[in-house]
Amino acid sequence: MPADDVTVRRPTLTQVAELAGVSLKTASRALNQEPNVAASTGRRVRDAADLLGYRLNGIARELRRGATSALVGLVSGDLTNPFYSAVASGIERELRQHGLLLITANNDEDAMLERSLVDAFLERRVRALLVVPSADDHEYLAIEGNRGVPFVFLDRPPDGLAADAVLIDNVGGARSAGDHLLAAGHRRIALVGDLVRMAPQRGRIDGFVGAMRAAGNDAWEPYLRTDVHDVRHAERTVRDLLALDPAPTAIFTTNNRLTTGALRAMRGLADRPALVGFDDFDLADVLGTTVVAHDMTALGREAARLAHERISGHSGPARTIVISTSVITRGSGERPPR
Amino acid sequence: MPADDVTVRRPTLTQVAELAGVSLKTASRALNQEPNVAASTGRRVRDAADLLGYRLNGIARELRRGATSALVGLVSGDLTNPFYSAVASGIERELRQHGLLLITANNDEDAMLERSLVDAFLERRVRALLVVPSADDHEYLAIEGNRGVPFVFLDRPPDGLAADAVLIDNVGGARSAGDHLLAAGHRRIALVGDLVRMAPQRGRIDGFVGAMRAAGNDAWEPYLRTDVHDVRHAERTVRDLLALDPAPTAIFTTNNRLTTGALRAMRGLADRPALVGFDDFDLADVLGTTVVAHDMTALGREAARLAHERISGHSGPARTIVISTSVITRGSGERPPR
DNA sequence: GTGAAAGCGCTAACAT
DNA sequence: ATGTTAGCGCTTTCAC
Repeated sequence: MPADDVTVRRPTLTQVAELAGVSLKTASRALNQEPNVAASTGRRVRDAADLLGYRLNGIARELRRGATSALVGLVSGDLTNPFYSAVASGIERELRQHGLLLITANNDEDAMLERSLVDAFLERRVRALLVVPSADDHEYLAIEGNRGVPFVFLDRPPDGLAADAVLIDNVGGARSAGDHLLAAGHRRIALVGDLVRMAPQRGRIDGFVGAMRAAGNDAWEPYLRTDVHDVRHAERTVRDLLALDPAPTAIFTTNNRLTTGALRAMRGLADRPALVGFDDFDLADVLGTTVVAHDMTALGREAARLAHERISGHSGPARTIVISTSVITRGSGERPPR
Repeated sequence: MPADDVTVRRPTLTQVAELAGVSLKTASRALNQEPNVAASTGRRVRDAADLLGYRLNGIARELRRGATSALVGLVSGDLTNPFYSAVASGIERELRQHGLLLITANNDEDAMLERSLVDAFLERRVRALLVVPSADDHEYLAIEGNRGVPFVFLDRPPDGLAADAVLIDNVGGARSAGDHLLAAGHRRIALVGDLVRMAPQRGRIDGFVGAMRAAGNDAWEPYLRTDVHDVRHAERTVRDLLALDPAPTAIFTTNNRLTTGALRAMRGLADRPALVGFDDFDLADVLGTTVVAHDMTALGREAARLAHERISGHSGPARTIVISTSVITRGSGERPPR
């Protein structure tokens, strides 16, 4: 009688074969639904496997099949940010269709950490690597790309190598935000932006400035605030903006975190400035917040699709998919200048 | 001159050893920082590895070391639900401290899919399996538990086997929500609940009913609505409740989705009923929504900690950690009955 | 329809 | 301090 607390070693295919009275290879064939197995033999093997509680060792299989796994890696920012979690969800759903699994890791917006996570994933022999990069320079990935590991960049274009990418129409989205506020009659429009070193932020600033220039408006210039990186900082920045004389009559926040900060700053205010935020968010409808929306889940899904095509052998030049944006009107962006 | 589009096969340790002019094992020792390697030899091996672009094959290592990976699996609901993404974030952060990676999969709240995902993870030889189970019966996991794969249940207790678990104080949290509304003078209090088959929901209903009973109040009874499973349905349910005569003067929603639905239903209403929601959420402060809060990231972190302890060899009876709750007062729960 | 032998890339055990 | 041998559990030849 075996002791209860002893960890039992997993049965191997060899043991299944022995119990079934067949050779190793026949057992393998039977369990993998390969042809050329007699029905009765197959039955016997499966019974033996069930009896032993056999489970295929994926690691051994992968080693034998060429040391490449069924894993796809995602390196991104913190999943508590709804943007990243929506992207991850879209990726996972798509991969699952193809029998692939998603490994996630948070780069904590640290370039060094990001590199070591990428290394860890490559050691695991991921089939593809999806990155929402924090680092600016991606050249170190170039060697890997040639070794058959496809890369897909999400939200930020690759710098220093040619790779597939799925981006958001940042310039267009920000331009339409600017146009929307201009159309409501605003001139003194503030922009609250995140770190300028991130490409999407630069695109959003460019789009906004483009709209202003095209309308011959330069009253926004004193109200440009960039490198605002968290909710608290955004709240403070918006408070400061509203204390100016003259104060801006409208605010454009360039991502969901900054929009949250602006909403906190404006909470309970008697006459609030107009507000348009980049990125849609939960409860924006209840709050009546006008946003530049885009399909974040689709961003993930498309990235996973590109990766899967590469895994399936597609070769060809790097492709870029651009996710479109649209202004969703909910009231905050339509308030007239006071 | 090699063709550009040919996928180059990854160099192996043998090739590194050859180039460095040492034996396989010495190369292995050098790259793994093992003792007993001359400084100059180590240097030569590392140079050779760099030159070839060598990267350890984790699959081969894992097979050799006992067919067990550095992966921990999480099976949960959709990551677009902030509850699951906060949990996943907490897990990933904790695992990373110990060199473990997180694989995630969405069970789509489908028991069959959940089982097949668990199978897939076990084939990958995950070191531990974290589950926010959709299925009610977890007995099929019992065999695996004895094979040395630790399980940790999150948010829902294991049924049919003994396993570690991290739960929320559902009964206590819901009781305090009930007490809070009673203290504000409410008697006709509605409860909008999710699927009763899920244990946390039963706990929340029990806690709420307990508070009502203790106060000798039975005016809530006509306003109990359960098995409300999505935002739209919650919105409709709250609308219907408010159309009753007499209408409830307060509403308790038992999770974040249902709270969202209630907020949508109450949007723009002249005199809104009091509202307390289970689960805190982003922008609840801006919306002034009183909630029963708990630390979701901590839930994930604690689960990962338990898993890591088991992986490190801890044996002993199954443990249960309970995450405490607290009422965060923001206005909606303090509105008096009209 | 079935089986025997080889080997994926690495590390553990045992020399030297 | 370094090298040799064996083998993790599976799939892939190739033979019968």
